[in-house]
Amino acid sequence: MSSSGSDAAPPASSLPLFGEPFTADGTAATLQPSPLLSSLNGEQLAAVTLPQGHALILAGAGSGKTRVLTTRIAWLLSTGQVSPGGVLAVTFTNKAAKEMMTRLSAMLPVNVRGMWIGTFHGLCNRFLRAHWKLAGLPQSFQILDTQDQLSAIKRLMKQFNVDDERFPAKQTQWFIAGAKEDGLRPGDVEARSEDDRKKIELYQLYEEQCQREGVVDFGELMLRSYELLRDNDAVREHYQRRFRHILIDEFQDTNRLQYAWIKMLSGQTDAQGRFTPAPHSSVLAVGDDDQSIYAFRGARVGNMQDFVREYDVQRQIKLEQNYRSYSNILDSANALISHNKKRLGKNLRTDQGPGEPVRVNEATSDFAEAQWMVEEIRHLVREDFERKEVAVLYRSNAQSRVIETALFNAGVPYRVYGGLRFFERAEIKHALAYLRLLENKDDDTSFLRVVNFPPRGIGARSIEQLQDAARARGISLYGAIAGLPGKAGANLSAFAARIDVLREQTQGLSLKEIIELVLDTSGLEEHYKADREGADRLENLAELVNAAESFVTQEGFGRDAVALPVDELRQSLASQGIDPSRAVLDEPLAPDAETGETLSPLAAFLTHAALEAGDNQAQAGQDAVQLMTVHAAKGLEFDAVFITGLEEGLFPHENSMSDVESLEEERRLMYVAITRARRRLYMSFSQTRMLHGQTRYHLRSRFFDELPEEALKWLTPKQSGFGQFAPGGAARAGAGYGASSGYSGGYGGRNPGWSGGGQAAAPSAPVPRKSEPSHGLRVGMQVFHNKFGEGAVLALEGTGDDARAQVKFGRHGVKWLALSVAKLTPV
DNA sequence: TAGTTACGGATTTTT
DNA sequence: TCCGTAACTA
Repeated sequence: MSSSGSDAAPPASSLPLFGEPFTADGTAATLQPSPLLSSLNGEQLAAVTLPQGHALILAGAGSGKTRVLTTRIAWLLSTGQVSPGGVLAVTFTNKAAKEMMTRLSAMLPVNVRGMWIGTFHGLCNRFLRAHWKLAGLPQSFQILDTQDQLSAIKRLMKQFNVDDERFPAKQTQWFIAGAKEDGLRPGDVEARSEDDRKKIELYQLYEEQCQREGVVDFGELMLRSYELLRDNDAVREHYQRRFRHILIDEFQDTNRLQYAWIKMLSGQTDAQGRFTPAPHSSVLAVGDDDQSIYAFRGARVGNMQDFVREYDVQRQIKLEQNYRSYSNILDSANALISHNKKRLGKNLRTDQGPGEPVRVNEATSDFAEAQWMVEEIRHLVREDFERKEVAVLYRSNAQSRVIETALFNAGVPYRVYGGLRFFERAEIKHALAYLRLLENKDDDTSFLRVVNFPPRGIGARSIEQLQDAARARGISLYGAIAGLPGKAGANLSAFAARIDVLREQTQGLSLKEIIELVLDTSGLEEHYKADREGADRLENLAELVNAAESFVTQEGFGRDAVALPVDELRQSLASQGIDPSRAVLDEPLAPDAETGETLSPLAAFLTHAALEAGDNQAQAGQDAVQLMTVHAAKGLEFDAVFITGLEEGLFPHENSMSDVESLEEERRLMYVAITRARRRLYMSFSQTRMLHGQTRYHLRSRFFDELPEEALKWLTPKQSGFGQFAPGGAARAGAGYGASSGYSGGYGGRNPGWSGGGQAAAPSAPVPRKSEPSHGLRVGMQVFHNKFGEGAVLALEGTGDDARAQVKFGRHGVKWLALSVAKLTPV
């Protein structure tokens, strides 16, 4: 599966790509057409070389959006219009961020890792790690994922005796997340009902609980960052001055808060709410309103219109040239989406011919539909389609079952997207919970997860008792253990002691050794060894050790966690004619710039685990048919695509048929599905379908009536869509063929690093090295630090710019120090 | 404390 | 139907 075939740039050629760099003042616009620029079409070239200022790019499906974004950054850098430190490029997924960095580093010898390219949450995390004190967080705050958040809320509701019939925890979670997406604190939420009042109260209590425990959820990462920028003039002005070029990917998917965050970084809002962009900033928003399919999680297409208005955008560019599909496919997509009223307006075109017609099939049952599909896939394989270039798309996950069964019985290899990701697996979460307790003993969510796992005789009773004590004293569960009487107290004390000993023992150990020790001492390994069905879980735990190892050696641990590389920041400011010694930089802004104190590798790894849940499937290399929801297919493309279950009530979904807005989103979803196909597109629907244990009768989707008849070829006679019902196919249960466990997260680090330019020093080698690092420190050495005084080196990790040392100081305790920043002199 | 049963919910998903 | 969670029982 290539996520970006037609999008791909020609193989990066050698430098120079852009002809002569600009003069230092960045004004000389005498750009020589370079091989890379000249391979862009007119629209793309215009977008890449946009002058200073704010702009909106409407990038149609398959129009080379990512290529434009990355080439734009490369162009800005290579023409000297901005330094790497002055660029902020933000995306939604780690995958997209990684893609951007990979492509950029293929174009320019730039240290992409040091640049602010990442996801909204990843960048906010980086920001908060740098300014934890100002943000009111503990230095090693932990990140709650959605599961953790839900269990925290459940715990809270139990504690305050909230009726979970009337206020389901899920709903409370939804309420809180929604409020944060809108940038609202409990006090800001308007109560429209008695129930609202209760939810606001819960929100308030939840916040207090998180703060007490030193944890933040995903929404909090964004909201805290936003608030710090809003409330601290020095911080805001600093970053505003720094980020001269802000680029936003998938802008149509931004929520209110994300847009507000962008505005904080690039302008001022006055008391009347009027926004004025900062004069020296350039914001480039790239998106496609026709592909906005995430309203349900807060995406707000309206941000596009607001952006144009509030930034007084003078330049809008449409990328309408499609490099992916034949015109029968594009005509279908264009015709369909033209039925949406609320659009910015855009029409895809291609130079390729019409290609094959879109094939339409009507089946009598979901079972028959799957059978037909299996047959077609066999034909495709005979016609030399690769299996991995064939995708089966559906509206909801439940539909995969029949399809899987049919494929399984036919012996066709397949792979299902979705499901649990590596870091979400129970055994992994258990292991991580132990690790988190080492970093932060007040993390009650982690505490509760493992206090009795593996079972050690600490039952619900004991825990209740402990919770009462903790609540009465307003402290964490861990803290409340001391002084608890009876057998419960003894058991719990033993547990606490165990964790304390573990924490002591891990000092001076490498991340890998820490995890191995934890797996062993916690009893997790033993527990799964004793379990007949624990083999997979054991394997995953072993994989966790590997993941940690690659995190340290390859990924460059702390990429997400470390704040600004201070040297680079200084240099960047100097190059902009700003005196780097100004207080605004040194004081509140870069607290660890003084001491070089940094996150421990463990804390960095935990952050990584929370922000990047990992892939959900192994065997990515296998040639297998791809099964996924339409949502999951966004951004991907395939030679052949099946869109299945095109029935009223299913696609469009029944919950989204009543109002125009959500129906239009369903249509956009269909638009996304159609535009995934390169050569061949199938659409199918069925008269009957098993749903929730009942046979349902469906009409064919209204979307068929919105497609151009001349682009379609009906494999079955086009009829009413209501046929005589066939006896429902008895679907047999079958084990998934492609189902598998295992971690295949992206640790295949590959960063060429610097190879030129007079900027930072060369970072770590791409290949893990065991050779002696250059800093000349060794474990056991006595060293001196300006702030912390004399100490002993306990451990060393990483190489080059990533090198860090764990040092035990007399008065200041154990600290992790980044050697590129901290001045450590051997005594 | 584990193993069983009963119940409810049931688009879409990343961080 | 079929999954996960919560309550119940041995």
